Amino acid sequence: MTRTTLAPQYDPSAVESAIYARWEDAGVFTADPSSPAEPYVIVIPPPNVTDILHMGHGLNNSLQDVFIRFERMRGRETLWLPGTDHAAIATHNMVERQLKKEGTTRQAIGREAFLQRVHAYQKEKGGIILEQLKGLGASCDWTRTRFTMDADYSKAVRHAFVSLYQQQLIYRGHRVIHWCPRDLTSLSDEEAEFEETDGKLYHIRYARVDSAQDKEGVVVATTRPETMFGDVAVVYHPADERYSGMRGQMVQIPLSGTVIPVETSELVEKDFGTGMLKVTPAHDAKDFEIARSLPNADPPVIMTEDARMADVERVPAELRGLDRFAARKKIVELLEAQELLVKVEPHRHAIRHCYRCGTVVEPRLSDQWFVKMKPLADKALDEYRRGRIRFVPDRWGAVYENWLSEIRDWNISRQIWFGHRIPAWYCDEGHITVSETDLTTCPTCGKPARQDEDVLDTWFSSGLWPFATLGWPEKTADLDRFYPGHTLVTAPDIIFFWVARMVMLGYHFMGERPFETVVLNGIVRDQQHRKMSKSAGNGIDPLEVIRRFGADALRFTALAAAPIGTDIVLDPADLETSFAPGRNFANKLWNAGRFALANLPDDALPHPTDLDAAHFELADRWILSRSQRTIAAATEALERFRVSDSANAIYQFIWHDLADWYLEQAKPRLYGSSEGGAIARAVLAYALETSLRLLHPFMPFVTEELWQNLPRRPNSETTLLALSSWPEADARLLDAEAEDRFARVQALVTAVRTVRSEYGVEPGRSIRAVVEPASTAALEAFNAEQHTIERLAKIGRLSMQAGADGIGAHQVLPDGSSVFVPLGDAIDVKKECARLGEELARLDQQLGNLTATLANENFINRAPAAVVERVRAKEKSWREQRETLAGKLRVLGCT
RNA sequence: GGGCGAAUAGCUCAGCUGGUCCAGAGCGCCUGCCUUACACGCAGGAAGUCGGGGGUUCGAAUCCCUCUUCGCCCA
Repeated sequence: MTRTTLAPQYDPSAVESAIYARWEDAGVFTADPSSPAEPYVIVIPPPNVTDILHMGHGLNNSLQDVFIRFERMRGRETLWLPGTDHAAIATHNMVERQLKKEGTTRQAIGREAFLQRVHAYQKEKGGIILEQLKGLGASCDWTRTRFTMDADYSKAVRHAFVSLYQQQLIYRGHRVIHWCPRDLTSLSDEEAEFEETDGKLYHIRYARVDSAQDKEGVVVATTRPETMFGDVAVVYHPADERYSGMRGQMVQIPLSGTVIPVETSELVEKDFGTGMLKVTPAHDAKDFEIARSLPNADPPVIMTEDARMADVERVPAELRGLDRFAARKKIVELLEAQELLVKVEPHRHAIRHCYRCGTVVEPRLSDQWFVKMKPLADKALDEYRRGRIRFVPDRWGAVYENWLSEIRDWNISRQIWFGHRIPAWYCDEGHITVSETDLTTCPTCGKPARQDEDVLDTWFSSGLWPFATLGWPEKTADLDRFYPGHTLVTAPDIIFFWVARMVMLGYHFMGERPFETVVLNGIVRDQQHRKMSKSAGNGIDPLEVIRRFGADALRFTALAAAPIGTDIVLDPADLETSFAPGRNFANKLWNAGRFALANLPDDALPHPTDLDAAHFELADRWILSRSQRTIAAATEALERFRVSDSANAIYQFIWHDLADWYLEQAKPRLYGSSEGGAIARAVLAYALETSLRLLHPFMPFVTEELWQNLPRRPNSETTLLALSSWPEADARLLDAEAEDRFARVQALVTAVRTVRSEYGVEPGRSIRAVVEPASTAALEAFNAEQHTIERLAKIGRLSMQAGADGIGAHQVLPDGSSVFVPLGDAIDVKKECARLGEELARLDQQLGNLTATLANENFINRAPAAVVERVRAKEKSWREQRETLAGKLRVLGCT
């Protein structure tokens, strides 16, 4: 016995990095496209390149690693492709902030210098998160790490753009888009998030010009008075009788005096405000729609890019340069002074905000590039409805379906400098050329061409992630072998940002789905159920958790606590308690393993199916059977993506079956050279080895460390657990009878322990117990395990006889067997009577229910026969229990 | 305004196609133990009108309706 050098307490920090290095050195994570094995592919949701690991990543990547390690052990050729995203706007903002601190701006230093700064910033901060993922144990194929700004990837992005343009699925459009006045860029619909806001509805009088005596004019209601200088008309619904006949009259915009016509439009909501709507086509998407049917020229933009009132003729001089909100205030004052403000009502409405910086979005008319979504979305919808894309939990499919059904064209140009520059060139003649290669002259007219200044939405490039990472559009071996992928694990909040777009672009460019199952993980929250975030100060640093408790502790805690789709709650103020489940379990396994290894020989041990079953003890048969049940349950749960169920089944087996019962049962045989030692060692080795295999995807480090110390079998497949095989349930080792009998043994031991505890019998003191088995099966079980029972319950002598009675403590087991522990003076007869009486009453009540059920003809006739049979059997056993109990009460003289 | 989800032990959650569920786990709590694998432990224990009401059914924590509270998404 040489392996006693393992420390009594598992110290993850001492082993984790060395083990990870061994996996890497052995190429465990590297996928081989020439392998004959069936591939299994996950692409990582690429974190922002400058991000650092938080608990959300911790949970998300732990899940991916479980699936990957599980399938790797099952023999699939696994590829977990890692990488990062350039997160254009976020990175752009970070660098702009740096520049501001230095007292300069990107405009001042120019595009070239700015991009150099971006690259320097990314070089400094970039990729840290991938290193951190290694600390988590992530078995990504690091030889295939991708970044969305890599040269190859950028070529793929350009190719995608050009193809879509040629297929007329990308076009340039002049329309109102969401504009962030802080980030100075346009945003997609998804990036402009609605937020309920308390605002006001201003009723403003527009005077009529053709009748100076008409003091009334028309009253329009608006939430945004500051846009009125951009009005091109006021409109009412043609069926609105309040205004009938007013069409064609002219009114004056207050304060500026600009004259505009009264028009009608079907798009006006009669019931909103006064029913008279001011139309500002350049600053409101709906107004833009309305204005399309009006005979107007170019709608005026009356704000600067940073949302100040513009220096244009339409805006009164005193307001020019004012921020839109300051302008609103000032305008309201001026209107009041001129008695043009009829009334102000409180008004709650949803306003769009920039998802990056929270600034209120300013709708703005401009030229942008759009993706025509309908054809792409129809395909993605269709395939989903045909069951080719599956969500877990499936209710998230509704979100996907809903978004795709109501899709609008996607604005993909961003007015920032960092990102994939739009491959479109313009010349003075107005020609537009979209090209995969850079141009200097216009191919149409030969005049100088200049490239579009804008870059593409980052989600456009990440939508290509499942195939652009594999070399697309080149026909690479990887692409051929590893597309389509299989599982995607991500958070539900990016189902349409990312998931749906990958599906659309995957089908479009590859003709095949990018993955078959989308697993949605929950959100990590604190105890007040707030989403964890650095800015809220309630985050948990996974690296600190790993440093203090180990990666396995973090992983197991998160995996066992979070069924797929359920949020996980952790207390950032008490990491010790939060991660206790994982840490304690790692230590438990470590010690069970340590004990086992100290008692196992160095040489190979036979597999249980090669042993002579005649020499098995009940406990051997039991733990072998329990192993098979656990293998089946853990496997099935993982196949159904029920990760926490799988984790908990394995936990139950290792802690409560193997450690609590089997190890304790087997100790005498393991110590020294007693007779059954060889059997017990072989069984123990098998159970431990099975445990390590099952637990490895969840706790890769501690299992691998123990595996390294296991005795080798002659046919041992590999020295690394990470490369060994997932166990398969072996029906030959299933043994329902052994499970039934061992359960009786457990019940008996527990009953005696309860008596000991209740009567305060000193732990060391040996007592006597008399048991009366209720059946032959019980008798055989107790006989077979007599020594086990005596040892585990600390019984000096267990006698088995009928009619054991007298003054003592009594217990009745679920199978009707009874236990009598003579404790002489220690026994409080009254207390015993009370306890047994309570139990009798409870049984009587339950028996009553069962009897009533069985007396019900409808039940007998309509319930399945098996159910009726079960209830009958249960009734019988309860009745037996009841009789035993009643007898005990008589013996004790209770009345 | 529309949709989705949640409400089960002090806390966090399981409980999948209604019947071995006389409702489970982890943490916390109480009692006793440093029993030579583990005090990050062992043994024992207390603790739930399964949010309220109604319905379907032989039978409901589980299905339906409704109400209340909370969360998320979409417009």
